[in-house]
Amino acid sequence: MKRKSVTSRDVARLAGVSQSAVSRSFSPTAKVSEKTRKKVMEAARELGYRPNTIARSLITRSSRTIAVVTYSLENPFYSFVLEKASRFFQEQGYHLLLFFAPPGRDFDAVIDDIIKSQVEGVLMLAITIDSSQAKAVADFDIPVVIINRTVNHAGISQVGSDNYRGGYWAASHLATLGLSRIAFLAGLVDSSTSGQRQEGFFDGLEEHGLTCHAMDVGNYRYDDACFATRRLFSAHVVPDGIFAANDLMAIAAMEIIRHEFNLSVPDDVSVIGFDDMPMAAWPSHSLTTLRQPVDEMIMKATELLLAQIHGSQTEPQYIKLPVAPMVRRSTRRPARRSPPGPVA
Amino acid sequence: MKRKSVTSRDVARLAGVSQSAVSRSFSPTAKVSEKTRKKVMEAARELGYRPNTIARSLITRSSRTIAVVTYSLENPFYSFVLEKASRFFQEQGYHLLLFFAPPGRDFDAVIDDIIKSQVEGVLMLAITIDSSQAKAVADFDIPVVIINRTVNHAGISQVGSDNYRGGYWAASHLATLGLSRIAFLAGLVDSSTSGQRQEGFFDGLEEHGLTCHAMDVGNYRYDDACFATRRLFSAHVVPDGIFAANDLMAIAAMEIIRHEFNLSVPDDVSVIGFDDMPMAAWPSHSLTTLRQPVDEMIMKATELLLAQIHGSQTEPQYIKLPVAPMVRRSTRRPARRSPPGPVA
DNA sequence: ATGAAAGCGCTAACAA
DNA sequence: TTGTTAGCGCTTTCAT
Repeated sequence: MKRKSVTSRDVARLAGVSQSAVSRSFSPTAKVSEKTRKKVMEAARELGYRPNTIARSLITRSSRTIAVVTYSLENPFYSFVLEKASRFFQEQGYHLLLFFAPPGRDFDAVIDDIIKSQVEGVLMLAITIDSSQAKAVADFDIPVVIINRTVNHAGISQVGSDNYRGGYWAASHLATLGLSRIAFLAGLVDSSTSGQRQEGFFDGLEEHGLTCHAMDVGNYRYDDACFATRRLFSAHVVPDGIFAANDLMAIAAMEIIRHEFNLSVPDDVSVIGFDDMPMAAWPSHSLTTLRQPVDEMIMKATELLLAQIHGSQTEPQYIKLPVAPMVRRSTRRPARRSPPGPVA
Repeated sequence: MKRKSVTSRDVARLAGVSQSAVSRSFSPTAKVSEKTRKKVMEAARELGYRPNTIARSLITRSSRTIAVVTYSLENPFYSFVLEKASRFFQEQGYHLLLFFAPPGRDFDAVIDDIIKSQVEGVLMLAITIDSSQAKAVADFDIPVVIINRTVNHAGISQVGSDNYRGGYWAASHLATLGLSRIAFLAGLVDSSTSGQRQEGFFDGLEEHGLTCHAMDVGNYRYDDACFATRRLFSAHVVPDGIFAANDLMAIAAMEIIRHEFNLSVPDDVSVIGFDDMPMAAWPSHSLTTLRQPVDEMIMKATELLLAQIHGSQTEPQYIKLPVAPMVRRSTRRPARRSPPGPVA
C-alpha cells in the first residue's frame, strides 16, 4: 500500500461516502453510524490512510504539542525530569517538542521558534530567562511553567523547592559538625537556584558565627566542578567542609578530594550536595544532600501547565516545595556532645 | 501587542501590500523589493506577527520535524546521544519530537502516532522493533535510522558498533588475567546488542578453553543489575570476573561487590563494562570497558538520516563501528609472565 | 516585482 | 445521520 500521501478524499471515494464522513469516522466524539464507520475504516486500512495531524491542527488551532526546553542533560536530575514529564504528557495525548538552549545566551531565537511552532504550552527545565523573553511568550498567551528557576517578571508559573532553607540547613549541619573552614561551590552564576542556596548557606553560617571560608564556581557541571575543587584544595588552607549547589558537583568534588588530594571524605572533608539524584545514594558516594521532591515537582508542574492550557487556571502560581535533608556518609558524625546520662 | 492570532492578512493590511507579499517577505529565497520587505517587517513587528509553522507545513508538506524515540534516559549514554543528536538537528533547522517507548511492548501505537505527525525522519535510540513495525514506517517512505540495535527486517538503516568483537575482547582480557570463574551480566534479553556481546563473549571464552561460569540478567538497568549481582555472589562459588553488557550495570555490580560483599575490585573480582560513558572514567569507578565511538555514531546517524530525507541516499546503510578497549583499574594487572630479560 | 486566485488536508457549521 | 460548503494560514503558480 505504498502511496505517497493518502488523503481522506481517497478513502471517501473508495468507501463510497463523503469526505466529511471519513473525517467523522476518525473523530471519537462525532456521530456516525456503525455501518459507515466500518466501511470507512476498511477503506482506510486498505489504503494505509492516516489522518494528517498538521491539517487537523491548522483548523482546530490546537497542536496538542508541548515544548520542553532544557539547557543540558548532563545532570541526571534533569534527564529524570525530562523523562517523567514527557511520559506524562505523552499519556495525556500530547506531543513533545524538545528544545535545547544554545550554548551562548542567544535564547531569543529559540523563544521565537517556540512561538512559531504553535505549541500549547511550554515547560522549561532550569532555564534562566529574562523578563523580556518571558513577556514575549506571555504576549502570545502561551502558558509557561518553569521548573527549578525563578524569574523576576511575574506572569510565569514556577515550581521549585526551598533553596534558601536547603542552603541554610547545609550550613547548620556543617557548623554543628564542628567544622570551621567551610567552602561553597556555586552553580551557574546567573541562576536563581544557585543564588538562593548560597544566600541561605551564608545566612546559616553567620547564624553560627562563621563566614564562608572560600568559594568557587562549578557551573553545575562535573568538569567545571573538578577544576573548582582543585583550586580550592590548592590553597594554603584547605576547606574541611564543602557545600556544592548540586549533587553532580558534590560528587565531582569528592572524586578530586579523595583521588587527587588523597584526603578522606568525611574524615578530612565533609561534603553536602543538593538534589538527591539517584546516584547520590550509591554506596561509593553516599552523599549527604538536600532532597528535592522531584516527583511532586513534576506532578505539580505538569498539572499546572495542563490546567493553564485548558483555561481552568489563569493566574500564575509560584510553588515552593520543601526540601528534605538526607544524611549519609559524606559528612562526618557530629562532634561528641555530653552523654545522655550523668556527666562523667 | 497582545493579539490572539495575527495572520499574514493582518500584516498585509497594515503594510498596504498583498498577503502574498507578506509571505514572500518571510521567505529568504523569494524575490521581494527591499522597500516592500521593510514595510512588511515593520508592520509585522508592530503586530507581533509570527508565521504559522503549521500552515506552512501543510502546504509545503515538509514539517521540518524529526522524531526521536527512546526507551529510557536512565543510562547517561543515551541522554548524551539524545542531547548531541538533538542539538545537531536543531542547528539544521529541524524540530524534534520526542517519544518514549511505553513500558510494555505496545509499541504500535507510538509508531502510528509518529506516522500521523508527519515527521520527515525517525531516529531510534536502542529501540527494539520487529519487522512488521519497521515495515509500517517504511511503507510511508519515512526514513529511519536506528542507533545501537539491529533489526532483521532490511530497509532500515542501522548505526552501531562491533558488539561481537567487544564481547570477544572482554572474554580474552579476563581470561588472560588468569581468571576462571567468569560471569556474564546480560542487558535486555530481547535486545540485539546484549545478544551480540554475549555471543562474542562466549566465543572468546571458548577460545581460551573456558566456559561461562554464571550468568544473570540486569536489563541494562542499575537496580536490576544490583539484584542480579546479589544473586551471582550469593552462590556457593562466586565469580572472579564479570563482563556486564553496559557500563551502568558494571558500575552497579562494583557497588554491590565492594559495599555489600566486601570484596575488592579488582583484587577479588575484575569487572568490565561496555559503552565508556563519561562516568566510567571517574576515579571511584575507573571502569575497564569497551568504548563505543559515540560521537562518530551520532555523526553517522544524523548525517545518514539527513541524506535519506533529502533523497540523496536511498539505500539503507548498515554501519558497524569499531569499539576500543579502555583498560582501567577495575580489572587486575595481568598475571606475571616471564620477564623480558634472561629467565631468572 | 507584485497581486489575484487556487489550493494543502482537514474540521465544523449548515442543510437536507 | 449524511453530504455540501466554507474556511484554517500559508505558499505558489499565473497574470499583470
